[in-house]
Amino acid sequence: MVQSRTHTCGQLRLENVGETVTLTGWMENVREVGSNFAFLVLRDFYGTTQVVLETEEMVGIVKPLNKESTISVTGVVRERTSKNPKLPTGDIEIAPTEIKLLGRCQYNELPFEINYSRDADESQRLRYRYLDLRNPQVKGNIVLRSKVVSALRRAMENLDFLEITTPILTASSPEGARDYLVPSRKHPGKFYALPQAPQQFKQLLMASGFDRYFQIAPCFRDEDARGDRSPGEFYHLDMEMAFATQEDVFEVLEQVLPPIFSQFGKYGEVSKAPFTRIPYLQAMEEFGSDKPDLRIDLRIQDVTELLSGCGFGPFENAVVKAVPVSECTLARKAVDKICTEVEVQTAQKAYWFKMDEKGEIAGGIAKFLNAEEGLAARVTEALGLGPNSLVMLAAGPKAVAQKTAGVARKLLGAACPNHIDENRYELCWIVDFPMFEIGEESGQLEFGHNPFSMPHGGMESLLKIERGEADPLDLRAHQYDLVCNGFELASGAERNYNPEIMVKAFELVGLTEEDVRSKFPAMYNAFCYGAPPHAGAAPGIDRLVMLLTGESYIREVITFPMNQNAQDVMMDAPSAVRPEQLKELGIQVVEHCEEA
RNA sequence: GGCCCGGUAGUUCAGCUGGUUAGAACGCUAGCCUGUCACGCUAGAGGUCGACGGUUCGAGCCCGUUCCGGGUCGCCA
Repeated sequence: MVQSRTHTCGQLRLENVGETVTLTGWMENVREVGSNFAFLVLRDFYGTTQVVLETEEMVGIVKPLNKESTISVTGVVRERTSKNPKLPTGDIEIAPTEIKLLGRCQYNELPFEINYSRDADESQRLRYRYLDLRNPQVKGNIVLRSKVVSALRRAMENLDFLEITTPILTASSPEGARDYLVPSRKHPGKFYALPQAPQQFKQLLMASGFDRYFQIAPCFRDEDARGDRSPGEFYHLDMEMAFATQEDVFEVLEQVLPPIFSQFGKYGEVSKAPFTRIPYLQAMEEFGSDKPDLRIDLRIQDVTELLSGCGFGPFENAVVKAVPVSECTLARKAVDKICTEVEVQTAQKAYWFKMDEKGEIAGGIAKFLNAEEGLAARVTEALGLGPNSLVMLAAGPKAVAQKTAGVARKLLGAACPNHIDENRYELCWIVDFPMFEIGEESGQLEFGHNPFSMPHGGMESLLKIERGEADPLDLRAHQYDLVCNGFELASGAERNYNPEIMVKAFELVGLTEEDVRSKFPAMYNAFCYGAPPHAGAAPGIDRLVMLLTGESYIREVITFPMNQNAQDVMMDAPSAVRPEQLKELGIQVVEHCEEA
């Protein structure tokens, strides 16, 4: 029978001296400092405690054991003769009378060293995630995540939101990301889909009369990963409010989120409510991005008129955008590196010139500016350049030039400490996203974000477009994103709850009432029975925790993450299944599917 | 699917213009060490240089193919 622990490894202090205690944990390290004299570091969830091994018997028990074995130690708490002020338990140690092996670690060499696991190869970390999570830092992120989720729940409940779970096995949705499909045994040849988000269910809850809904909701999308986007599955703080507008949603999140940032965030300062609202078009114009990092004080300026005729080839017949950087100390090499990185990220070239300490335009494309009498002076004035400033430029069709300049702005901000106030959370709402856009592949009019947003002006705006009195591309929707430090943290909208407006919107993109009925049958039907105007949003939990911890990769805040290829290398998923399983489902696996 | 970077000891990495027996640190093993705490000292073991093919007198290094990992674009209503 194993003696259960009386204390944890993070608990004992000087006032416990003299007590007989039992601790349990992992053998983190053994330091032999003499013959039959050694120190053992015992670690559990709560901390570490030093055990001093002073007898041949005790050293003899511990020495054959591999590190990371679990043991129980019973002994007397003693004041250390040499204390360690760096450790919470550094004033005491345990002089053991009994040490028992609980769980043997069979390997004397681990895939990586626990306390340096963050430096190890990521595949190894993921394969041995249970070892990686023994690292206090790695574990700490998961602990923080748990606390954040708990605090979000409390905050939402305090505002009278009800947490309601919605189905995981549901119907495939025709729009949006690729679905994960689940075959049905009782209906061979038919499939459930895992929800990309509880979007339709939460709107159905609104139509059902629930007033304020939220859910810590798993979402599943079969799309490729990024540093800030986990493949497969992720979590939303999904919320929706009946008889509510965009401003009502903003008010709730402006109340819920700032305390989370100030309580759990790595940085001390966070934007106060109300957060800045920036219309989409303005964001693209000034920041070249719909998720601008407002900690960076650089603004994009249009220099098309000044430079499109300067003789520099790429600027001809193009929109030209400039990012001026004052007091810029970047070396030539660093500037080149940014240009290269811009090209990697946008597949577009970035150009540059600088004003040197004497006020002369030099470097990069300077010779084109200096070739024409007075041009350099006009540029200097327009951009407000002073000595030692750098200007990066991008050219192309308007949207391309904006986006390229936006990436340059972001990289310049990261490279110039005097242009970014890093230790803070800058939150803003990007509002008035376009209702429609021209699809890049189809060349046809398509929904910009999603088909569920209410267009500005409702039915009247849609009719104007139908009559040819307005350009569909100019129509804005009550569609918004919450952006924090350059990350899209949430997305939401005032929903289109009126079936007639819904049908009209679909008609404008070439679909019919029948299409609406068949694509979104439940929602369409429900809205025909009297629906409340409603609005909501869905902050991403993983991204939120990523921002709070300051991690650069989303996998650091997910307990058991998949790799970039959407594989769980620890569980070996996805994996082949038994033939009987397939047979029962009426599924045959074809060796290789080649597209014709 | 495109592009970029990487793959060398258990781990993290170095490896020159292609030239002797492929190195370091940490870890591991053994010995020494009675106050360590990233303990220290001495010695030792440990390698299919991702795989296959090619060029060459000679390949970790050059070329081709391929596998794996990461980043990025496409994609993510």
